[in-house]
Amino acid sequence: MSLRHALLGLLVDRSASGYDLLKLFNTSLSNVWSATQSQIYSELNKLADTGLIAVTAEGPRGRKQYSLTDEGRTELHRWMTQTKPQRNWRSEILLRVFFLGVVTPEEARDYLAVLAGLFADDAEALRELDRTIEWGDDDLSVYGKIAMEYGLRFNEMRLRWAEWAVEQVKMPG
Amino acid sequence: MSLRHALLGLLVDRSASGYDLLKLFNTSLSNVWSATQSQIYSELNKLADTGLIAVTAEGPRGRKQYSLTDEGRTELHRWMTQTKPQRNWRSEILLRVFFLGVVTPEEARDYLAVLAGLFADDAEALRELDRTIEWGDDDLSVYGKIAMEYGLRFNEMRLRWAEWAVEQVKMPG
DNA sequence: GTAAACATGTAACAGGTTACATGATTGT
DNA sequence: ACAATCATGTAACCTGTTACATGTTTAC
Repeated sequence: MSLRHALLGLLVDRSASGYDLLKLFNTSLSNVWSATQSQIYSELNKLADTGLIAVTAEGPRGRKQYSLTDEGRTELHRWMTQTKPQRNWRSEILLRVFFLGVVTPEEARDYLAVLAGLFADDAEALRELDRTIEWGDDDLSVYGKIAMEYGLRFNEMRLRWAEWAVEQVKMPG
Repeated sequence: MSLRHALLGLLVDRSASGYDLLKLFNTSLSNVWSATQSQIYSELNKLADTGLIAVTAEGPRGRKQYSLTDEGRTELHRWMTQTKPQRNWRSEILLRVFFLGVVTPEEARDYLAVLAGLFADDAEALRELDRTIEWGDDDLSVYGKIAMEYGLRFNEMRLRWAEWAVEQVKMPG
């Protein structure tokens, strides 16, 4: 049910159309949650049906501008404070590590080296994003910086792990 | 499609029934991939239909013992070496961090403190698991240790981040 | 005898992806 | 005029969860 709450959360400090929200998912939220166009439009209709959001303006090309209702704000607060966050217990990357015994040591090493490269790219992209954001003193900046710090530490950790892991694979001979 | 490959991977070094595989998901793979009973049984039937695995023995209570076929082994190798690992771009925990501005600073601090507690528990549980596993020199041990090291570093990083994050939330007054 | 563990299967539903489909408006 | 962008919607399909349903074997 997180998509629904992600939409409510984005509508807290602005009203927006489905199209606007899609862009927010691809920018602000891209490192945190993803959603497809079709998913967003159908979820917005459901949220409007249940009264958590409402169409408060219409624009050209059938554009519908949505705003959060009081019920929506209440629901978002309830979700934030009274429900447990769900952990991710699925990592395809680690699943593959588990099965590296089925490929040759050369292939296993290659895999870990490729991972190191991916993680290095991610780390650099996030550092670049961090540089371009103009952080202020508002809530969004405070919590945005906390989320950013997680990303930076996570990428750093993954990169060091992958570099270490490559060294652990003994080549035959 | 990772569930299918997780099943193939588990069948590489042993033949097993759906029931056995369910237990493996809840033990060896519990930190890497999860699957429900209903998912496992139906996926096994699909895999048998397409010839990637085969029933090689039957036991009491309708037990069906599955083994990997040559086609299955080939498919597993193809997946390991010729397909890109998919990254997780969804973290409910971070999504909530993004929206902490909608709750009070007290509630935000509580949330981050609760996270720190969860991460500390996870870290301790994983260290305990690491202690109880008897690592050898075989492939499964080598790659199992690499996966374990990821988990240990990950939990350590998350815990330190959460502790740091609590300190970042300024209480009013 | 009976409880726990073994063992499999199916149905309903929720969440997510890809592809198709359509059209209006803006900028050059 | 034409391309890019804005803007929404739907259908088919896949993956995953929860719940229901059934029956056997083993250990005490």
